[in-house]
Amino acid sequence: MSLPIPGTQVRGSKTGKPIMALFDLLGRTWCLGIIWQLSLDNATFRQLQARCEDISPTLLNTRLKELFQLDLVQKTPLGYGLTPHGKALALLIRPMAPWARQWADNIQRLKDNSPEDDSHA
Amino acid sequence: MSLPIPGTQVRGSKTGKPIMALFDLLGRTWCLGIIWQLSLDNATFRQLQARCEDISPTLLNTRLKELFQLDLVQKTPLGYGLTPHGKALALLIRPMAPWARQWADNIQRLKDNSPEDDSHA
DNA sequence: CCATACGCTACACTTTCTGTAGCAATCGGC
DNA sequence: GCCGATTGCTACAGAAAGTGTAGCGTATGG
Repeated sequence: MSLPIPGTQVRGSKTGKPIMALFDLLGRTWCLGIIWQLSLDNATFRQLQARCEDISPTLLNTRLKELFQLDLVQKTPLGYGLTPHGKALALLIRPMAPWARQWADNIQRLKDNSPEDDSHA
Repeated sequence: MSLPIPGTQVRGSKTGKPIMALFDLLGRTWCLGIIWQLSLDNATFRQLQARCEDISPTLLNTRLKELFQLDLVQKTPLGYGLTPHGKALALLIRPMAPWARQWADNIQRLKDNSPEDDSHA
């Protein structure tokens, strides 16, 4: 997969608008999860692999390379970590956690109120 | 692909932590782009297809169904639009645009300072 | 009615992701 | 120095997800 470099053609934008390049990047499997985990704590390759429950090493390495090339992840003596840019992005992602909890509650409530599941006997 | 329903197993979390369910969802091709476009303006199926430059109708329909089932997108007389939940999520996504612009500038600067490209003759 | 536009599906093809195995390199411990 | 354990990472085959084009059935307007 080619890197979604702002300014070049990316998914959603032939001219590579930065927001579209970002969406292309974040829209790749595991990308958000990796940034999230690294925002919690630096990690070595195998630690990260373990924290991301089921990620394959192949893909983890691919993503790390991409994030590295786009200056969001760096290697440190303590393993992989976010760059200043990466940390700034993580700050934007963080508020999604409380939102997600509310959302989850609401979906649960919707399901409870419309019990159109298998048990309609 | 199965819906990333919070509380069920999703990518990154066997117990389905809401934030992981969200990452699973947003990590799917075009998902962020669709939410972004709908946050700008409601749109019919074909309008949305056109605005998302190269999305295939197959996938657009798949994503819309997913977003609909997860209560982020609804059908209106004016075409597809975001639900209140969807709008709240869009508000969290919006600040990514200015961040992305800065990021793009910085990547450009990095490239300019290390001209390790083909023209090293 | 006939042309047009719509929402959407079918389906064959391509690209991406997974999962397991395992290699080369490093790190103690002895 | 040598040995087992761990690390970062790659290979590769199979599975899954996404693409792209054609086109169906319905609604709308002339």
